[in-house]
Amino acid sequence: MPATTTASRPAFRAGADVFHAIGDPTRRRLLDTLGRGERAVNELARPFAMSRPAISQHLRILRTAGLVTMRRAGRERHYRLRAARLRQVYDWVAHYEKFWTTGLNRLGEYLDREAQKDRQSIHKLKK
Amino acid sequence: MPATTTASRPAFRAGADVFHAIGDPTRRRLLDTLGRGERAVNELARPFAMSRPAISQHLRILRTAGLVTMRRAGRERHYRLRAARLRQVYDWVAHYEKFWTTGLNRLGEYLDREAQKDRQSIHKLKK
DNA sequence: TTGACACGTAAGCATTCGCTTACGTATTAT
DNA sequence: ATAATACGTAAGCGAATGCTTACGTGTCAA
Repeated sequence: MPATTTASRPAFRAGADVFHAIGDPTRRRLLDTLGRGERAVNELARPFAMSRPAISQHLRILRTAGLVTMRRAGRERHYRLRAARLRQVYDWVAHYEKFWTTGLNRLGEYLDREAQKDRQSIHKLKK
Repeated sequence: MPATTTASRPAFRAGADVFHAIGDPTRRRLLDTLGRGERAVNELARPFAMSRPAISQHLRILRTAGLVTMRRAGRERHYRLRAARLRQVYDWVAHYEKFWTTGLNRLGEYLDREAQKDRQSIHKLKK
């Protein structure tokens, strides 16, 4: 048995997951704002109906996800978008683009039935 | 005090949020599989190292998010992707595409400073 | 130096999440 | 009819989430 590691369980560790980070609407708004340029924390927090520490915590999640970087400027901390990290999201969802651009919902039904026929003929040979 | 309504709080209600739904890696894998055609629940659950009810629960979340539809076929339930619901994700993230396609990270810095100068000149007029 | 800012972090708390096991229901096979 | 299959759902549980208030640190202003 290993001594220190594998204590009980890592459980989940949603550390640097970009998909998880953008799952929260507040964090998406923050990214949207940062898309228009660098911002200090107070500027970011102002439009929100929640405390400033709450925003700081959201910013930390965005930082650990690599979606923003921070730069100290006097007593302010300026956050900047690091949009390249969003590319994995773009790449993932772009796979599905064809489904709605080519009106594939109907065609998809046809493909579905074909695939199902194949699987049926493998499983058994009904009737 | 109102009697039945506004009991304590709606709290959050992450009901039909597509961004939240795709935040979980299991659900993303499910969508990926469904992208290749309609599937019954057991087929979907097989590759996963978790119980079948767990998959059912994920499928319910995908259903309430409108990302999949269900069709009864005998004693099976066939799930089908509804990719159009992913369009909002695509649209959102596509806004950021320019940041990495045009190598805008450096240009962004320039824009950031301009924006900040503007805001400074509004706030006060430093020094 | 003393105080006012601009933040981050810690602690606490209610809620949500993701999973398990147990069970109920509808359909197919024997 | 009886059993097996294919599911959904409920209950329970530990962990994670999102927020709050309280507090600590570094920077600027008076």
